[in-house]
Amino acid sequence: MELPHAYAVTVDLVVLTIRDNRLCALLVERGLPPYRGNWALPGGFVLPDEDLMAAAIRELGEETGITGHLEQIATYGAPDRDPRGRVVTVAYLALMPDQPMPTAASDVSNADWRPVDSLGGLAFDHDRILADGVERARAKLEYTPLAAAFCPPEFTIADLRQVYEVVWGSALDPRNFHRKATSTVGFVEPTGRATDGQRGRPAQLFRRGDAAVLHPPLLRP
Amino acid sequence: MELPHAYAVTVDLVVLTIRDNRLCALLVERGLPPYRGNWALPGGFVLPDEDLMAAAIRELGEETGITGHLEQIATYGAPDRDPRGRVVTVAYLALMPDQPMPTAASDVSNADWRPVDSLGGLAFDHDRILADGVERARAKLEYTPLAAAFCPPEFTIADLRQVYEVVWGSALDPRNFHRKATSTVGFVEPTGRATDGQRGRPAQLFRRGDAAVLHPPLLRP
DNA sequence: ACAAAAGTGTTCCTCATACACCCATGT
DNA sequence: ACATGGGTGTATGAGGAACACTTTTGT
Repeated sequence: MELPHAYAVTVDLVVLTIRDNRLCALLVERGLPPYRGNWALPGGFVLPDEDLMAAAIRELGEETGITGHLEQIATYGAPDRDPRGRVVTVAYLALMPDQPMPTAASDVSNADWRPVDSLGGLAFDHDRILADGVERARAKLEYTPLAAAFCPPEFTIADLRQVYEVVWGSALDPRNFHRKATSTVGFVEPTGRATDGQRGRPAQLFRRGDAAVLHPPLLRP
Repeated sequence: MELPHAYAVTVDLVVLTIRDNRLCALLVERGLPPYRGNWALPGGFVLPDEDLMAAAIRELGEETGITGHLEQIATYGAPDRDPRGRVVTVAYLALMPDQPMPTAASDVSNADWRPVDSLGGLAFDHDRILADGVERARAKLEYTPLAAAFCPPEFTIADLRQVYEVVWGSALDPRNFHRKATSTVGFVEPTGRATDGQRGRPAQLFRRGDAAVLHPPLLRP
C-alpha cells in the first residue's frame, strides 16, 4: 500500500516564564510570509527521522539555549490553519526561570517575552494554542511541583508563592502557603542556606523536590 | 516558501466501553500488512480538507455507527513507529455504553471488544496509546461527569458506581457514593422513574447532568 | 420472615481557611 | 524602636471514610 504524503508537520512552543511579576510567553516576529510581521509562537518543521519531542527540544534550544521541562499540549490540524497548505502542528509547553532576552533565530526578525494577558492577534491559530498552553500550566500547578520550574535552582517559599499568584492571577495567604509547601512531601527540599535579608527576616532557601505529583493537591481558590 | 510534504497523518481511536463488568477497548484485526493479523486500534488516514476531530468522528461512525464523546489524547510521531514510512497519529478517546458487536470495516478482517487488562502485542505503538487513553479515562472520571457516557440514557446510581469500580479497578462504598453522586450539582438528574426491582428495593433512574466539571471532584482511593 | 439492594444519619478525621501571634533582620 | 517580611499556632468549617440503621422490593 502506498502512503498519502500530504501533510507538513510542525512543532510550536508555548514557552512561559515570569518577568516583572507577569506571566510571559516567548514570541517571535515573523520575518517571512505568511503573517510576515505578525507575532507568533516559536516553532518549526519536524525533521525527517526526528521524533516530535526531539523536534520540540531542538527548537527550544535554538530559541532560548535552554533545556527545560517539555510537555505535549495538543495537536491542531484544521485544514485552513495555514494558508500555505496542510500543516498539522503539535504544541508543546515549556516553563522556565526568567532568562536574558532570547536571541532571534535566522528566520525571524525579532523575539521577545510578552505578557500573556492583553495578547491577541497572533499568527495562525496561535492565540488558541497559547490559551490552551496557559490553561494547562495553570492546571499543572495544582497537582505537580512544576511551579519550581519557573524559579532558579534555589528559591524561597515566597518566590514559589509568587509563581502561583502570578500564574493563577489571585493572591494566596503567605502563612498557609508556607505550611502547605513545606509539609507536602517531595514538593521542596531545604538546602540549609538562607537569603541575606534585604527587607525583613531572611528566608530559607529550597530546591525543587522529587515528587511527580502533589498529595494533596494545591487547588486554585 | 515550499512546504515539505513528508508525512502521513492518521487518527487512532481508543474506544472504551464496559462489558461483563470489565473495561473493554474496541480493537480490529488488521487485514493488510503491516502487522497483518495483529490486533490494533481502529483508525485511518485524515482526508484532505478534513479537520482532525472530524476524521476521528468519521472513523468512529464507520467502526461503531455511534457518535459519542470524543477527546484528543495525544499525538505520536516516532520516526520508526510505522514501517511504511513517516506516519504521525493523533489519538482520540471515546467512551460509550455497551454496544452490540461492531461490524468489521472493509480493511479489517475482524473487530471485537477486548478487556484492557491482560492486553498487549498490539500493532504499531498501540499498546502505549491504549494505556495513555485508559489512564486519561481514569483521570477524567475524577473531575467530570463523564462516567455517565458509559451508561445508557437512564441509569441507576449503582450502575454509575459500577462504572467507577470497573474503570478504577477498586471497590467504592455504595452509601457514600450514592450521597456524593446525588448531591454534586449537575452530575445526575432524577427522572422520577425507577427500576422494577428484580432483587431488593427498586432504584431511582437518573439522566446525565449538565455540569462540565464536578465540584468537588470524586477522587480515586 | 428473610435476603438483597436502595438510601439516610452519624461519627470521626483530614485538610483548607482565616487570622493572631512570634521571629529575625535592616534602618 | 519600628517597619518588613519569614514562619508557627490555633480555631472553625467543609468534605471524605466508615458504618449503623431504615426502606422497599422479591421469594
